[in-house]
Amino acid sequence: MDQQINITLPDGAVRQYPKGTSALDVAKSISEGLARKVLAAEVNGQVWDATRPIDGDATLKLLTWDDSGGKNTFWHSSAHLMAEAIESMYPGVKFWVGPPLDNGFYYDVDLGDRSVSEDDLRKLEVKMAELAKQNNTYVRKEIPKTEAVNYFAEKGDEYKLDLLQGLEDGNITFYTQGGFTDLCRGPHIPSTGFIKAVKLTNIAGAYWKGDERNKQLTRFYGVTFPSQKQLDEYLQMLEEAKKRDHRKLGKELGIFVFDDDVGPGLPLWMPNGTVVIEELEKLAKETEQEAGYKRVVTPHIAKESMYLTSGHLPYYQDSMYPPMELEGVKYYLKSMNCPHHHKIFAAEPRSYKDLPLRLAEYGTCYRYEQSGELFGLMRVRCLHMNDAHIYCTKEQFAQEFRAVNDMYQKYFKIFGIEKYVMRLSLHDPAKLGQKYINEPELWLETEEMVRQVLKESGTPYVEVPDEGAFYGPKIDVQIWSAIGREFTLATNQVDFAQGRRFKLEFTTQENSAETPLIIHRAPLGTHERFIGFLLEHYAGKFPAWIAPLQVKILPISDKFMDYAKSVLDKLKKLDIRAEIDDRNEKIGKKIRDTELMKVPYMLVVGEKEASEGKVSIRRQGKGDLGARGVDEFAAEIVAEIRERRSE
RNA sequence: GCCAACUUAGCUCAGCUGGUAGAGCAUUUCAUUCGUAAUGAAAGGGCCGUCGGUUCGAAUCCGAUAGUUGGCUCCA
Repeated sequence: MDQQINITLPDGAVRQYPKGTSALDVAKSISEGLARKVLAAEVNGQVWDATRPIDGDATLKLLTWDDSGGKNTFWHSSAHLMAEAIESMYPGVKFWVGPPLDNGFYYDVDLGDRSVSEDDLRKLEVKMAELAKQNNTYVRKEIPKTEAVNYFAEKGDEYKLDLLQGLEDGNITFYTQGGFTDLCRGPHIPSTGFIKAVKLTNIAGAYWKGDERNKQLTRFYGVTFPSQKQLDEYLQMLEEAKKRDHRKLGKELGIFVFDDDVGPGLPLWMPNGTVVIEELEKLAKETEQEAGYKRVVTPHIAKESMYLTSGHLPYYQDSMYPPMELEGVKYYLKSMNCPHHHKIFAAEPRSYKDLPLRLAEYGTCYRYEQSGELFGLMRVRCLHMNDAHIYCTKEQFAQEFRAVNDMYQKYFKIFGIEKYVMRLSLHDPAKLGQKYINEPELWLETEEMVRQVLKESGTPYVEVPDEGAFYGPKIDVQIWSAIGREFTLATNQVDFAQGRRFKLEFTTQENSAETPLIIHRAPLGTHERFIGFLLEHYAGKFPAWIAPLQVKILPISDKFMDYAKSVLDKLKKLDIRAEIDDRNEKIGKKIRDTELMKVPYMLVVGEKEASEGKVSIRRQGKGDLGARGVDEFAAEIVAEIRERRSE
């Protein structure tokens, strides 16, 4: 007689099924429609094949496209399908790994001497569609390690053999669909027929195991969907994202340009971009003034000896512009401001009464990033950092670090930044003395201090090992560009190493000498990255306070030019950035062009306005708001700007 | 730096398998003086990224180089 098992569903209902029933069977028992959508299942909290027999009592959640587990399974299975197509097109190809991503999947393969073109991707798409249509089932098989080793030894796939080395005998599984078998822990969707739409997005080189000393494999990127409609929507969404790409907007709005003769990664800031820069600096200076910072200014270059003292040179020489040598002395362009600030700390005897000492500067730095790493404004070779260094005692540290954290929150609120992740970057004990200063206790101690501040302030964060700076742990604010690439927007770092290297000291209350702790912080990151981010964040529609042009006055015809000028004069006296559109164009054209330039306010002036001393207000993206007195409008926009309102 | 792709007027792009360049927008001029997302007409503007090769002939084919882009590595 069949043994019965109890299956607990998410709503708490417990149903009985014969032992060996599968999630798919359960779905079928509920409804056929549901069964058609089930991609995988969560069995006792683990994601499983929907077709895998369940042998004991279990909690069960059916996973569909709407669950991340279902999506991941779908894309992982798609990677196998792509591998099958690749193998049929390139016999003898060797495979590394093919995981799902946030938006799709990839597979790393060794094609030998062969290369791939875009055309080949189209052919692969066709092949995949054909294989998907065969609706082959994904068959799971548990096998002993020796058998697995034999299989791939015979196939001559050294990458899979390398993977097998790290696995224990007894839990090795193979998955086969159609003519393709892969070493894989699964799970997979029931069959290839679920994959209805395929798009291979690009080809890239990727170093084996992510190490540039290793051989470069070919990475195929793709994305698939359970329906053509979803693929179309996805592609549509990508097109939309491209519209808010900061590189496109930066050009359209006259924010910045690159020039071949100036050099890669060296942006030229146009007048409009410079306004944004200056507004950001104004905000930073006000905020820092209020928080007790003192401003300093330091040169863009320094002698080699300083970077030897700081310890930066051996770590970062490759990413600094090469030195210029004058009278036998080498000078480097600075790639960070810290050492200069440390020298200011060291310039005068310091007492505990002087601490915390907070030195701030919008510092210009140069970093020779590898050519392939450059990316619009997000990764450049000349950058302006919202930098400051806080020198404090151990006792003051937590409070200072918290204050910096508060400053971040203040800025996030002003800019309406909600989609970000705080990342606490820690050291890796195995790399002490190489990547990290060899101070094991100080590492643990400061990491704990930072963790406490984050916990107390209730800031959500993730901890990541082996991401710290060489001189201490740090908190990074991670954001994503329009096209989905991840960047550090801002950083807040602890430094317990450089103080000692620079022999920085202060006199304590007990009249002894002590080395201060240092906090490096850049809440607004660099102008380059921050403005790149803001362009995408606002889709080019800057709030009035930071918009390059705040008001455009649009006369109906040049008969009203004198009145337009009188309005302009009034606004200019109030430091409002305003211009007149004095072109001989119809009002509709003027409005269209001004809307496209994303100027927050348009003032239409004609006969009616001139005679009544009014302006007709049009808000960007919101249409006509009606006529108001000039002074009334001016007072309102001045308040909006002063409060840095985002609407 | 590595893998792959791209580079035609200020911008966005067209130019089939080689026969020495085209559109729209922008610009300038003229007409029009207009009421909430494109007034009309005319004109100017490009040694097709750069250098070299193949060819009677190259924007088009080949090579090199620069820049950009998608990834990898990296990111103080």
